[in-house]
Amino acid sequence: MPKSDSDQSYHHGSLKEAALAAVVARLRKGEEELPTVRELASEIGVSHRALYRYFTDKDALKQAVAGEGFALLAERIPVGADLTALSLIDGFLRFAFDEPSLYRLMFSLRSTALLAEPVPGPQVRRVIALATQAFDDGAGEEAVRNRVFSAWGLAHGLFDLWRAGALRAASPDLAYDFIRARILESGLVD
Amino acid sequence: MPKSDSDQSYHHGSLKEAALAAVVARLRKGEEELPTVRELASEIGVSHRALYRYFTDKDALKQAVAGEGFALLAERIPVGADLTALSLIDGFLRFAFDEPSLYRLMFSLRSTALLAEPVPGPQVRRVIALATQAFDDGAGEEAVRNRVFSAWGLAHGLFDLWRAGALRAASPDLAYDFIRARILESGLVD
DNA sequence: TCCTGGATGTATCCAGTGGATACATTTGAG
DNA sequence: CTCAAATGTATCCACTGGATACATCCAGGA
Repeated sequence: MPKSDSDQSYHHGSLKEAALAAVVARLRKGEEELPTVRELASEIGVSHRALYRYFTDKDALKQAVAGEGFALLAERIPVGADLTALSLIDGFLRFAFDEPSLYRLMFSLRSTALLAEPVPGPQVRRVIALATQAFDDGAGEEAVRNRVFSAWGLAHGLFDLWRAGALRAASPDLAYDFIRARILESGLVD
Repeated sequence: MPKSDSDQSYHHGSLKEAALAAVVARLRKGEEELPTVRELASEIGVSHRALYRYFTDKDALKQAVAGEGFALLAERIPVGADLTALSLIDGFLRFAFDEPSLYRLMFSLRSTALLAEPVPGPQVRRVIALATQAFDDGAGEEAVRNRVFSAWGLAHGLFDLWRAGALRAASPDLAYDFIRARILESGLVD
């Protein structure tokens, strides 16, 4: 049972969750980088060493934040009959443009970290499974996989080029429209 | 006139060039991250503060390294009659797979840094100009630009997904083949 | 030749970082 | 009620990027 917020007890009670929530909130507010461990700890009201009980190092914290990110991404993807290739792409792109800092962190993981257990591997696989379902048109497994990664690669690549500054779009909205148009004309999505 | 290497004079003589070359060499040897300024300085044989005369901060060093990277990328792109959409893509992909650390650094710049003067803006524009030329089939300017960025986005995105670990390819060679196949079947390149 | 001023590199200090170790407090199972 | 485990703290460390003051070298003019 979570203790009341006003309870100034020695034990925080839900330090791990509080830390993840605080980092995600910061990134969603526009912060580009992870806060320092000391900043994060003082925001939560604990010593900077307390966080190392839950995260072996700052990279582990980063992985956990990425896990939250992929979970939030999955929430943007429609389920059931509403899950189509186009609605998937729209959900994906909207997430990327809405939460660019979080998105960037998610895809800045090393290859050994992206599918790591317990985070963010399961959350990543969840997104891939949804994408595979959205693109499954009854063709062979390999053909579906190919289209999933072509579409993912195109969306991710164009977004990242925009983020890096190579796509000199006048506004995020115009960049979004440009990327969506390129995906539609690719023929990968009908 | 450059002084002889054995000349142990107080002034290094070409510290900036030596620093850039050392960083690029490290990245090409497989180092994932930039060295610390102290490591870099000691490798060159100067104090760690000496480098700050040529680079206002470590970010400026990063930009300069990215400039070298884009210049090296441009060298991989054929010129004249050999410059086609396909040969451009091949040169681009080969560079990315040959120098993944350098490639990653180049595209990890902030949007305000990618086109910065004096580096790496000019080198980046050079690559874009070559790509535009390679994809110019006489269609309208906008159509050419659209195809350039679709192809760039697809190549960059698939490579970055592989780098991040989302493309579980058994080997870099298989990843290269996979990405090349997706680009060819996209219809962007003939 | 000498000297002088700017350019180049050094010495030394600083606050902040991630990490390690030892210790204090609280909680809960028996 | 007790005591071991869980949770958080205090304090130390090596290292980082940066700032300031100083040392050395070079080129040009008298």
